[in-house]
Amino acid sequence: MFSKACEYGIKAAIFIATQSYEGKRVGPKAIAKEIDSPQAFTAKILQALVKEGVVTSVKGAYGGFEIDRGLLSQIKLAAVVNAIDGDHIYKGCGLGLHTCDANQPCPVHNKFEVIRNDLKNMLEQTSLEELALGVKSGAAFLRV
Amino acid sequence: MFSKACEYGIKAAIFIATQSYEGKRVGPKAIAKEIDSPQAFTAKILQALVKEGVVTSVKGAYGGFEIDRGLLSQIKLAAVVNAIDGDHIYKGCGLGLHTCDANQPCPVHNKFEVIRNDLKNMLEQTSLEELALGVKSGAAFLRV
DNA sequence: TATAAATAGGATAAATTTGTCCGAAATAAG
DNA sequence: CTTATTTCGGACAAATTTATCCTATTTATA
Repeated sequence: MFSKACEYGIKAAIFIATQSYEGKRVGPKAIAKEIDSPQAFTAKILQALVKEGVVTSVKGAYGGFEIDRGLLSQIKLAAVVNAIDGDHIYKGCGLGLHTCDANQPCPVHNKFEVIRNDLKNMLEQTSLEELALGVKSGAAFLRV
Repeated sequence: MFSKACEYGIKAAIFIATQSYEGKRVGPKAIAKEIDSPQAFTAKILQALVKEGVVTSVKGAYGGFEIDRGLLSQIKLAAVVNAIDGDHIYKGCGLGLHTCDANQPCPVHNKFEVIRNDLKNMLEQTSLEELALGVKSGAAFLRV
């Protein structure tokens, strides 16, 4: 479904969100430990999230990654996915056809459209805040 | 969503189905041309589909790939996807956690479950026959 | 039986994704 | 200003996926 990089990115964003709630910045080391991911690779993914404006970075001593607490409810899963995997998961043809629409559909176009739209809506409606609260409350986990 | 191999496999299976309707066998060359895929790679994927029993192959002169016409309505998309990508698309955790269930869910478990189940149902309910008819009627296309 | 046509399958190569390493740049604190 | 800490970014390496090529095996027909 998502690339490995995107899975790490989502989990990292959620963890950063939980920490930003408490006004704490976190670095790649703490993040990688918390989400059980390779540290250097995670750092690269964080760079992408910063470049796309999903998270903020502060360089230098006492620096780290954070998300403006006021934005936590506005930043949706779709922004994270988009920053890393792009939008082809919930746009684009399920069978990889270059053009696939109502006029010239692939054989599964109509059947996929429903699912893709549900996925799109879910990603666009789910905020980092909501997911972070699930983790903070102990109802959900970022690692097994 | 699906791997490239799986996309080719689905399209190949649909094309074979359209031809099996007319009692015709087809080879990798004709298939690759019809679905716009690399021929040798497609041949490898066909081997996998044969091994999993989704399509039948006949070796030697006048051989090729075919699907028993009586089975066209019973063979579902899920069988094709399973043969190539396995079932992790509609099972398995959206964030890649090894264990992710109602007891120990990842942060998006509940939201994904809905979509994953819809995908699962769609794949298990859609037959090759149905898709082949769409292509034969000119309502759907295997290549742009 | 010989031949041509076709799938099966192994070896290999190219491309992409995943992952590592290290030096450069930035910054807070002493 | 110096130092320690931390992100940034490029180069590189490993693993996986995608793709190609060639030979062996099978089989219908002449």
